[in-house]
Amino acid sequence: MVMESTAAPGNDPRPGRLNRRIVVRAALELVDAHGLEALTMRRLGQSLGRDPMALYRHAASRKDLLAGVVELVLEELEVVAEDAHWQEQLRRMAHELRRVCLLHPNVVPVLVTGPLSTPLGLRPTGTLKPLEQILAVLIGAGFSAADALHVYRAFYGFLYGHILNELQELIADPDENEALLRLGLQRLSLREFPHLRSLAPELMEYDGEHELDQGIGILLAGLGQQLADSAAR
Amino acid sequence: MVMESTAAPGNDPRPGRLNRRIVVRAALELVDAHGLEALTMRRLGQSLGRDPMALYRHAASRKDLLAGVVELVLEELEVVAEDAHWQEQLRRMAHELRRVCLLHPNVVPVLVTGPLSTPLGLRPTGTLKPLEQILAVLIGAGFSAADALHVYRAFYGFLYGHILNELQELIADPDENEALLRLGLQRLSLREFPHLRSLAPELMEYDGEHELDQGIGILLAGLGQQLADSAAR
DNA sequence: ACCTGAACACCGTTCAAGT
DNA sequence: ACCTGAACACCGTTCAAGT
Repeated sequence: MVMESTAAPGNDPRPGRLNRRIVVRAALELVDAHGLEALTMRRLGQSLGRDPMALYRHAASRKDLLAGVVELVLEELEVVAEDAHWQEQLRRMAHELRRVCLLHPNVVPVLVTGPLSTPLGLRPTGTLKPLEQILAVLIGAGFSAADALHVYRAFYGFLYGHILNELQELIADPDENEALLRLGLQRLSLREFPHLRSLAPELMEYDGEHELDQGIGILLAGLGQQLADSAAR
Repeated sequence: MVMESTAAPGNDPRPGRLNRRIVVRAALELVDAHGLEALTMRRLGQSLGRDPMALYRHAASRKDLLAGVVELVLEELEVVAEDAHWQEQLRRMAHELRRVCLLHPNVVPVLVTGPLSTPLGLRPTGTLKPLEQILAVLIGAGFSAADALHVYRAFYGFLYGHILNELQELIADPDENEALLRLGLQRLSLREFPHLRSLAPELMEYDGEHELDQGIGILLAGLGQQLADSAAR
């Protein structure tokens, strides 16, 4: 592995005084620029012009640092206006999360798997903010607390899944993509993968924003319908 | 970190001859038992009674090993019968993937983020098998190739998202859970998290299987409806 | 030709020694 | 009391030296 130059270009390599915010922000920049693996205490220390050990004053561990990075990314979410129908508000929230995730694709793996097995109550407040926000919208729209929770789960489940899907289909170099795809698909045996092999043209065009919008629309319509039914019963 | 005993209990620590299958299976056992971080070349070599370097004969790298582990887990998927309605077949596939993921929760993070930015055509055939299978069901049910791909994406998106959600709510010790949850929620400020704080009782009971079934039902109904509409137009 | 294991270039984190 | 950096206990992987 090749070592990068001492500091990220355009960044003061030696800010006057360190605090958690500065450290976490530098960590995010490292991850954005060079991937999750590049985030090591040593490299981060180097990019801040400090002894790596100095970082432990502002983050308990590498894991804690990653949790901070996730929180920082979620802070970039713009709050959607409250004047629309609840379905429209949720739809906008979905697009907003998608937008932020596409800005920080390297963070997404920790964003979606990060809090695994961390009890909900103990998660950083930054990651609970979106949950509270959605609950507010739904309860404000007349849902019971229990129903709001159901809608939240289905909504966020679909949203996370879509983002993972989209990132998987996102290729660094779109020019290379077509050739690579065709080559890759041809490698597959026609007997075992007849349908997949025939899908090359369709796989080429993927409109993540549209796909997300469609899916959310279907889901919200179905959820609204189901809840209306159960209310009428 | 404490070192485990030389071999996993009940496992022959020194199989006669190594091959990829044996190596990958041992890797899966290590991950199941002790988590992803426990999968190191050195520990795996130790659990097989071999020099760690011997593993490189059967796996190109640790990453390759993890890809093999994911493939192995997906091989545990039982193929669903082909005699039901396509929606029912997809529903069963969803439950089947959920079942296997819950058997190997430690593998799920690599399962869902593993192929990130690996072009679809270059992924291991084991991970493409479920995709081909779903396409077969949908095209067999009369969908066009393009529509089948849309349904697949929405379906798998939701499915992955649900599984991640469920694993996040799954707590190791359910007895401790309630106390921890209440404690955690009380930590939150009432001003910032009024709705979340009031949801403690609802958060306690989570039926992942039912939740998945509901979500899949809504999604499939919506997808079927949408596609019927577009066919009629 | 194959296999082994020493060695390299890293890790996160602890903790004793300095100020 | 605070900060530093040497040291510990690991990593994945390369490659020269053995058989």
